[in-house]
Amino acid sequence: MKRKITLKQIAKELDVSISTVSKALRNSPEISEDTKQKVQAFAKLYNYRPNNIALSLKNRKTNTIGIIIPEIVHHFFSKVIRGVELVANHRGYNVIVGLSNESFSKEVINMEMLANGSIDGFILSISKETQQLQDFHHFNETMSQGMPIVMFDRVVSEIKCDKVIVDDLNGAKNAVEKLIQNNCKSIALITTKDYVSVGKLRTQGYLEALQEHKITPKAELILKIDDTLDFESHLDELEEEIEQLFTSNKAIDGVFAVNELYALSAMKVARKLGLHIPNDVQVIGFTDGVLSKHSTPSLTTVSQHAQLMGEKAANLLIDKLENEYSDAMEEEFQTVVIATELIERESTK
Amino acid sequence: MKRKITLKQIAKELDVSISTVSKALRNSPEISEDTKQKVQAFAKLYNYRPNNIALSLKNRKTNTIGIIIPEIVHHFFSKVIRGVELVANHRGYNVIVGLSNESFSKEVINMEMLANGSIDGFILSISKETQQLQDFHHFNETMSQGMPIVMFDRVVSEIKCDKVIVDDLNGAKNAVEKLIQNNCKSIALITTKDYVSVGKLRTQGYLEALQEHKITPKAELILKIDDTLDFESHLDELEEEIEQLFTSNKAIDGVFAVNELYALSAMKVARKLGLHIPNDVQVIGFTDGVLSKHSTPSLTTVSQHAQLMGEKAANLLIDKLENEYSDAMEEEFQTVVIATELIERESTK
DNA sequence: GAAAATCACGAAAACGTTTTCGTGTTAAAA
DNA sequence: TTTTAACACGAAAACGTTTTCGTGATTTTC
Repeated sequence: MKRKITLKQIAKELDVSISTVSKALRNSPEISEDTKQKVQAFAKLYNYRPNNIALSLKNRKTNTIGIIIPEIVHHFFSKVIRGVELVANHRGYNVIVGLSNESFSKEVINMEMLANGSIDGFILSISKETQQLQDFHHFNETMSQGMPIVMFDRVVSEIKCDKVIVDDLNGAKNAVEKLIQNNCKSIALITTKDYVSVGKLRTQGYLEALQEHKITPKAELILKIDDTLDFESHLDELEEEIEQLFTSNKAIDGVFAVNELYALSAMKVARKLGLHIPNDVQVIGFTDGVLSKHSTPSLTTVSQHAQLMGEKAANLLIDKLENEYSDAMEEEFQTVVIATELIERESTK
Repeated sequence: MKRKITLKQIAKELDVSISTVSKALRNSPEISEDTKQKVQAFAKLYNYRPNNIALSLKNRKTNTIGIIIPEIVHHFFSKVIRGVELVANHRGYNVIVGLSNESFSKEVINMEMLANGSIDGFILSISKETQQLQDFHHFNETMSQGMPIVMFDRVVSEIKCDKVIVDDLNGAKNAVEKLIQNNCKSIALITTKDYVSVGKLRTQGYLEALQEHKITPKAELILKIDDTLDFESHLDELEEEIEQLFTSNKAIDGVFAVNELYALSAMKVARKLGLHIPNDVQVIGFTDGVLSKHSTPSLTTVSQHAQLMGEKAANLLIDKLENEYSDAMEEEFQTVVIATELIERESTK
């Protein structure tokens, strides 16, 4: 089991100094052609590659970016990662992944673990618990040490940093307008409780769409789910709540749900109640998920362009990392808004 | 923008040597209580944390493991990552992710990028292209440099290393036996072409189950899909092929598919042809995906315990990394086989 | 043939740690 | 009082690079 070869070993073997080897490999004009040839041939033979860790220490730059997300088994987040990885790889960076699992403390620990030299900057989406606690000290501390952060999707206005967000409000608004255009008269909203910024904005979009079309929103048509529960394992409760919504509001002919699972459950319940989709009830969801595409009927949905978000976030971060002069200048932070796209499928007319 | 504080700065500030600071912080008995107190207080005040990169260089150990997978937007792989991350985090390791995107060259490049000191070992699943090309030199090179590899799911017998695999054969066999017990007389198989080991084994399980129940396999009941095509964007062709299968074999009353999408497509086609599931046709898929659970009818499926695979792989790798004596001993490699589990849902009786 | 310029290379510092070994000072033992 | 032991700390090496600067040898210039 031979270790990787180092400059020192090459130097010893060829009876020159370490500096000479280093320079020869980097084609420095200081070194004679003869020596270069000799060194390069030897290096090639032994498959020499500079040690990344040593380089990182020397250059105080790791060429690695850290991404912290609440959950990886989730289409939206894994697509974002794909986007980040694509750009990062292309620009010579590696990606190190930390999962907060929606927990504040894991988010903090993960960030501290990576902030001690392992990475050059963060891309992250805030955990639900952090959003509830409103404790953002770890972001400020990280940034005060000169480590840039790019937040995506679940961002927080209290922190000044680059951000990539989805146009949740208009995405929701467009979706609801689509339902209105399709002649829905009584449109229900299935959303989350208010502390998640994303749910709030989508709810707002729903309300604005109604108002602009002179429709008075009715409280009884709005179902707010407590999404601290893991509904993957409490599907029954979710469906019961939705059934309640339908049975006490027989006029419902359109549903806008702020995520894929709520929309799917709504379709399931509606069918169970003998309602045809889309003839009796039209449904629109929100997400990039795989369920929408493969459900029957397939679900009309608001695409968030998750991969694009990841790409944007990565580019923002790397731009910042590679703009040396930026520390002299006063910091300027951008917020990139990604437009949504309504993907029409079978659940709407 | 203040940089992170270093030992050197603390030493200067407190007018002691770097060694003293280092020892004081690690509570060495060499240092007097007074000095320890002083140093530790100062370090706490300035939130000192040792630089990971410097530690990695010194210890020749990064405490980071690299995971290379063909695709991240995929429930199976993201669950594996979750398992790896869980264990890694718990044992003090970080996880760096590389995507091969099913390409041989990206797999090689990614591995080379990480093998130069960035990580201590690999967990990986081979890309389709690598499996086709049968070119495994990069694995051997990596291992010959003393960097351990753990392969999972898509493994290759030519390489001697630790492996974590699913019991594909018995998983498939049990699934098909379930169909037989449920009185299916004419069971179709939807599988992939042979170069992917996984598809091969599942096909073999199907055949064994039939043979053990004295049923003669019929070639016309076996549909082999060329999965180099990306069927997410060629769903129509897939469905056409399946429809062909059904219409030319009217007797089909059971379908075993080697993945989720094939199974779902089979259900869709069956319904389109007026067949009821599970009364006319029973369907079983293979995977841990989210589609199976939320489809209507929900799909009976062979669970691979992806997260468990990730956990096992991580533990195997870290065990190897932390067993110093192992380089003295002759290498012993394990292959851990994860039992599958048949999750019965609505698509079977 | 002497001065100047060019060439080809090596020594050493730096990045931030940990650890071994040495050393001066004080306290205990003879 | 001298020898020895314990104590508290510092110097330096090491991990693997890159880069600045210095220097001896050769070549050019006048």
